Amino acid sequence: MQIRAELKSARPTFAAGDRHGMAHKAEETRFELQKDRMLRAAAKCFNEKGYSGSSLKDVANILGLTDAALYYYVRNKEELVYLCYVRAADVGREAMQRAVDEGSDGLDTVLRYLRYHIEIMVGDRGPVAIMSEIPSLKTQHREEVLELSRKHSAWFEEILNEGIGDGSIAPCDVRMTGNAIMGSINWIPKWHHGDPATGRSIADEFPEILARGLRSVGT
Amino acid sequence: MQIRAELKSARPTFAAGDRHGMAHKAEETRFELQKDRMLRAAAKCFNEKGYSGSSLKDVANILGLTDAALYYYVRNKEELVYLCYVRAADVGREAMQRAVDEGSDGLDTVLRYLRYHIEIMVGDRGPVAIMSEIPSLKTQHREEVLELSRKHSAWFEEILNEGIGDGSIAPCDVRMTGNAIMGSINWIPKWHHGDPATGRSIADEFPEILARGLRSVGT
DNA sequence: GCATTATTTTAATCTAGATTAAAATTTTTT
DNA sequence: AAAAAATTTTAATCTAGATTAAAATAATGC
Repeated sequence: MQIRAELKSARPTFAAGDRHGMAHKAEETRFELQKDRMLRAAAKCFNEKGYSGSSLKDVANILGLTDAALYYYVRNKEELVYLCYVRAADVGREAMQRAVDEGSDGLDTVLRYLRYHIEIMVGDRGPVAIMSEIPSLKTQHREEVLELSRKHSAWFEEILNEGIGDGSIAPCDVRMTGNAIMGSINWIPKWHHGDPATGRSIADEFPEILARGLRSVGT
Repeated sequence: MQIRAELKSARPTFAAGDRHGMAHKAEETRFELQKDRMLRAAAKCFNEKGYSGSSLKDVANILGLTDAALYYYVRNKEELVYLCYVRAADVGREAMQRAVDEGSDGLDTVLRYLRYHIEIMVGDRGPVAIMSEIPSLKTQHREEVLELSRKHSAWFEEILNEGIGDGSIAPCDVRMTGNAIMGSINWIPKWHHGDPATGRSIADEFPEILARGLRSVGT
């Protein structure tokens, strides 16, 4: 691994991940697969045992690895958290995109988004990390994650506005409403662990519960 | 401080707090006041910078103290977190009690509870800690906090049921609905920091937003 | 099967931050 | 204002857990 030597002066350590151009998400190399497994294991740990309560050893154990092995995939723990959060944001964006593509009107899009997002969170792709430790990220990572988070909220508010426009959603303070709904979603991993049955019922019921208050009279 | 010597064999350290019978919350001794200031400072730190991102020094700095001084009030960091969470639970229970005392029917009680709880969270009594790190607590503390948390949820669900009974709230899955609403509430400190103006508008608007979906038709 | 590269482990170090003991200061009591 | 108690600080330790370097193993291409 020459690159390591090359960049030594610039940075003391070097995670192999930098080599693998993660351009095409499709071509799932062994490396990418393992890395994704790691991110899910980390998310599980962080959600269940808290950030500070989870050592790299805990995460590695889930994977049947040694803590040191994780350093092949990430530079340090901070980066692990960062990647978990980026993944969480990705998953949310994906759900939102699909909802927008398929939704017939504002309300329908909201309902779909909620369902899709929850389905991912509680399903095979999960668990997804709760972004509780954004402030612990180093400046650049923090900014980046906050930006993703802001964009997500903004997009959701946009959809709410569209719904108000097309008459499917009753007029409301979209900022506040968005915060309320996102809070509910983000909190799910706090009280739901594993158990696919409950998971399914959450995905079934939650969207309706959250959206009931949105519905404009006569819909 | 003889007690320290006396108990030395049993426990290495001893927090002064154990002396002060915290029986009567009314008689606010200097000690109790300082301790409460500390808990609010800690909650602020934990909410803003995350648990692992907050050192005892950070908390102490807010109070104009040295990190070591905190050990006069708590045995260790874990206990500090524990107390923050107990305080958060207390605040919630208080809001709920007041709402129950004053509410005219189920829906009204819910609306009042939400308002009171939020008012405390964003007001002078705040900030209130988000219970993100329950899993990091030692077994006994964790069980205790979880118990408080469960009781709170159960109580809220009870109120929802009453509302369904008296016709003010439309029939719904109370467990799920409770989780949804609690999630929104618990998440507030994540996006709201300081700024009293915004705080007030949250307390004004949030209850209505959250409860809109509950209202039974014709109310 | 050999050479090369990818992945993991072993075995140390390293470090921030928690914790402690004792001394110093402040507050309260009498 | 002295004595006692309460509170805080100073100055060390102490430690879990992150991090690293080098060696060992596994996978892959030829």
